[in-house]
Amino acid sequence: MTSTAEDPSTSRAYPMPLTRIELAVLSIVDGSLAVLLGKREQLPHRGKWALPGGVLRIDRDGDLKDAAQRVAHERLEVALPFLRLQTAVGSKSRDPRAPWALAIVYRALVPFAAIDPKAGKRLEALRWVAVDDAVADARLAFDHAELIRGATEATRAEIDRLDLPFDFLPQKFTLGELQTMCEAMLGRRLDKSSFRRRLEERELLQPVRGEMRTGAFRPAQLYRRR
Amino acid sequence: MTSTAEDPSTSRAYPMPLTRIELAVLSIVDGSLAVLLGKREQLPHRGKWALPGGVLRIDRDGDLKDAAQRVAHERLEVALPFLRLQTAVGSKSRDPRAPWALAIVYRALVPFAAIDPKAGKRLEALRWVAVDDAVADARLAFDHAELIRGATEATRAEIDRLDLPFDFLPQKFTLGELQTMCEAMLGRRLDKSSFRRRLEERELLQPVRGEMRTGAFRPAQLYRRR
DNA sequence: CCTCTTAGTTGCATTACACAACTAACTATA
DNA sequence: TATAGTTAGTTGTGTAATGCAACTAAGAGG
Repeated sequence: MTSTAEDPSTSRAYPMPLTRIELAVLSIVDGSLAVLLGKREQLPHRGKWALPGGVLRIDRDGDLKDAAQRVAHERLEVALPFLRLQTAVGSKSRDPRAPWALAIVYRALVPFAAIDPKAGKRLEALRWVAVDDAVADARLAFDHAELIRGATEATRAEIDRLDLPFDFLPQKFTLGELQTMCEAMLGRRLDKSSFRRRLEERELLQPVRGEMRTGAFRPAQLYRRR
Repeated sequence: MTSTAEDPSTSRAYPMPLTRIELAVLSIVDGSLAVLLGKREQLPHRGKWALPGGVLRIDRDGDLKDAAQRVAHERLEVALPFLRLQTAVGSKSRDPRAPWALAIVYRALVPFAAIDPKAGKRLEALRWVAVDDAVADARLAFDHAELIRGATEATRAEIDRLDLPFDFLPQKFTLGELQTMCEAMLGRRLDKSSFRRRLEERELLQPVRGEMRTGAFRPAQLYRRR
């Protein structure tokens, strides 16, 4: 048998694609689901808005999730604790910087108030854009509009089945606050009684006895994750 | 600005991971969902059973799907028309052939009778293994048991919501045949009346008027995809 | 005291589905 | 010819999940 790609001594002979990590960071901004976009400082697509991303560094990243974390630090100066793999895309022509480019896309849902991303290396500016606008914006760099569409769909599907992003919420919250947040994520209104019944059946929450949120109107029971 | 990974002239300076395609080819064999495994001819894991796969060849593959097709031809000598991206895994230590290895996993559901895979390059033999056995088999190479678990789960979820693999079925079939196939995929029995009602509501099928499957017992109406 | 607003509950209709029992059509065999 | 056996196909009933609407409760503020 001659040496082949299966042979450790020669497998590196095949050129490998430029492998990048792209981040779809979602949050609620002004009551709507929004995605964090960066304005590109460099070619290609200089001046266009795109998902923050960076090249996979096999010398520094232990695995794909590590790489996504590092990119979050470098580009946004934040940690993203709750990353989920979204998809992988790769082809000859998707990125002019390389003859063949592969992108591994992660998505994260982060509390808007809790993170304060700053434009890091190679980004001129950062901006939150409502996902519905971003998906429809043909001016986004690369195929990022389509990547955002996928990340939005997956995130909304999670909310729909009450797979809630507790890391997104404060420790204690009222059911009204939770419902309002879910409505913002889904982009539609929910029925109060159904919402509460579903939460009840799934035993996701625990009332914090004696603790209420007071304000202008009737006080509301506080809950925390069970 | 100094040259960086974002600069086309120097981006290739970063070493890239060994990028492979792995195939989770599923079918119904002896009434159960099964996955096609190959016996490895070479190190590492020589003699162990693993998903068929191969190295991404950016000089030959236009995109990831092309690569999966090529791998199917080389290893199995078949075409897999209905591939779906399953997941991506990558880390420093997952494959001893390279310091950093990335795998893009595709899944396919193929009609057992219609394809006749032959052990191609670098495979000693091929074998259909019931997915439940494969997932529980700690002797499989690499992390393939876990990859099979994911592909099985995703495939069964599709069947559960009647996202049927029509390419898997003959052009015309009876509802009984369809139900038996779904039961084999899911590994559990289904209720006849529910199954038919759900198909009816979704308007997935069309009866072929006047055409019946005759046999040992009462003739059955033939249907085709609507 | 009355109104406004949000919190929280209750009752009812609808839907989707599982479960079970039924009828129908054909073959095989006594 | 009669009947048993098997698959095809339908029907009825109960239940769980949910949407919709209306209701009561509790505070603030005039």
